[in-house]
Amino acid sequence: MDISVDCVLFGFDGESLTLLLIEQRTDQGGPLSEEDLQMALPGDFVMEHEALEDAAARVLEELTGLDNVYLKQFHAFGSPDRVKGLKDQPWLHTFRAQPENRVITIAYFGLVSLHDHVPCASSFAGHAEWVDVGNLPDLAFDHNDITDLALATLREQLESKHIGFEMLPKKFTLRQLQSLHEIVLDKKLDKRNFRKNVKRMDHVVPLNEKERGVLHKPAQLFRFDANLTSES
Amino acid sequence: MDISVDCVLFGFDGESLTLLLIEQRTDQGGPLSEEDLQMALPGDFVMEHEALEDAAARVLEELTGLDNVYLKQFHAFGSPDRVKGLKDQPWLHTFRAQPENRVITIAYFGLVSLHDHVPCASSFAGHAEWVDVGNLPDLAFDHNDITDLALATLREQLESKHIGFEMLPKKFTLRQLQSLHEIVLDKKLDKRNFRKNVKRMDHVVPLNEKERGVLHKPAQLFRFDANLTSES
DNA sequence: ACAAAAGTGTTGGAGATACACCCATGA
DNA sequence: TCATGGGTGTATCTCCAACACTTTTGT
Repeated sequence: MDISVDCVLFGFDGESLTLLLIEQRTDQGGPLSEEDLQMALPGDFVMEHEALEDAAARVLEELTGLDNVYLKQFHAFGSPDRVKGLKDQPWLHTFRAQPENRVITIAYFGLVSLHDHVPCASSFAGHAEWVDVGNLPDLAFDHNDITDLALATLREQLESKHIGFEMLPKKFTLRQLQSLHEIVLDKKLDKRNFRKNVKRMDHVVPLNEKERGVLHKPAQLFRFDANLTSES
Repeated sequence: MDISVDCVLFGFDGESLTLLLIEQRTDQGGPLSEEDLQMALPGDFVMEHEALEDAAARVLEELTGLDNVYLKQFHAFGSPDRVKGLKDQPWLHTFRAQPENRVITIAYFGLVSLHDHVPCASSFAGHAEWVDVGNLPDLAFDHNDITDLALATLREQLESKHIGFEMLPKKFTLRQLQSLHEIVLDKKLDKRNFRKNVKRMDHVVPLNEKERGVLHKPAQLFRFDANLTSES
């Protein structure tokens, strides 16, 4: 039995919620056909003396160059036949020493901001891609199940665990925060009520600074302070 | 690397919240000393072609004889040194073919009612025991971390996921439901407000039946219907 | 009759919802 | 001056918290 980690890395750019997928090529440099190309979540085997969360962080670092990504374990997927699907055999037999082995994977979701810098977008020359979560293709193995649960978990934890800020720039506007919530929760929110609620949260602190270079009234900037989470 | 499942089985009898621990004996039938005795969570290696949840169910069935226990995966524990502790070496070297192996464990929590029948309380002649969660001893490996997270998860999900009913008899009174909540959440609740809330829940349905054989006014009985969870 | 838990309503405050207009900036 | 999003307050309603007495049964 092999152990891997898989990462569902969510990114937000102000417009849409995307996640990072990598291409599984089995063409081996030969002619590229549709069928050779399958998308999958970034993942890798856990190394012998490596903690699970270190493995997840390593996978992301190798792929995006980022090393301070918010990462959270959310489920282990271990169906005995999760790597037995027909569609996955070519890739397994190309890249795995023991393609028949059962693989149990520990899944993490990660959150990054795509506002300023677009991290990676592909460190391996076009092999990685940000895909809108509303428009995901069929993925390798059980990766569609994994992304479904990741999304459900993200939705559940967005409000209760203050994790939304991980997908915003360090200085953000209330509009950005609100559209993030609207897109993740997939419903429209009332601007005034939303702002009323935010103002009651100690951990969203206003800066003496405004947006610049926008073609409308510049917005107040805020930052997130994790230390102020309901303390005196 | 080995893969196991561990189960944190919670039981409620109307009085206290307990969990099932097994004794790890290393005395091998010789004289029994304090140090030979350590408590641990029930767990076992996952078999080659066995689904994770099947493995968890098997562990519980072997230990309690119950086979319809509510079981939910909540976390994977995989620190590289979680089975390297000094205190755990005797047991590992007695019972494990490869005691040095790293073990990654997928943890489940389970819920049972101890009202009517007390399931097991020990199928292996005194090797299993229900222990009050407020009074847990030092456990083997990282099992204290596992029980801590299990308890935190139970608390979080008690109200949101309708899982409390798994720890009550099929027909229960509002008093039983309330004390369960009070004990799990560790706070006193107002009787009238609690009942008001319950009456708003479609999935708690009153029966045409009352408690019998109690030395006070008999209470209305209710049952839980999972199908009526906010539907028309 | 007594002990023991069941059962029941009201009030005040806090948070949620719904809703429309003026403001500051860059082009 | 215009287009664009920023920023603000009030009324209503629902939900939560606090609180005490009468009822039914078994002994």
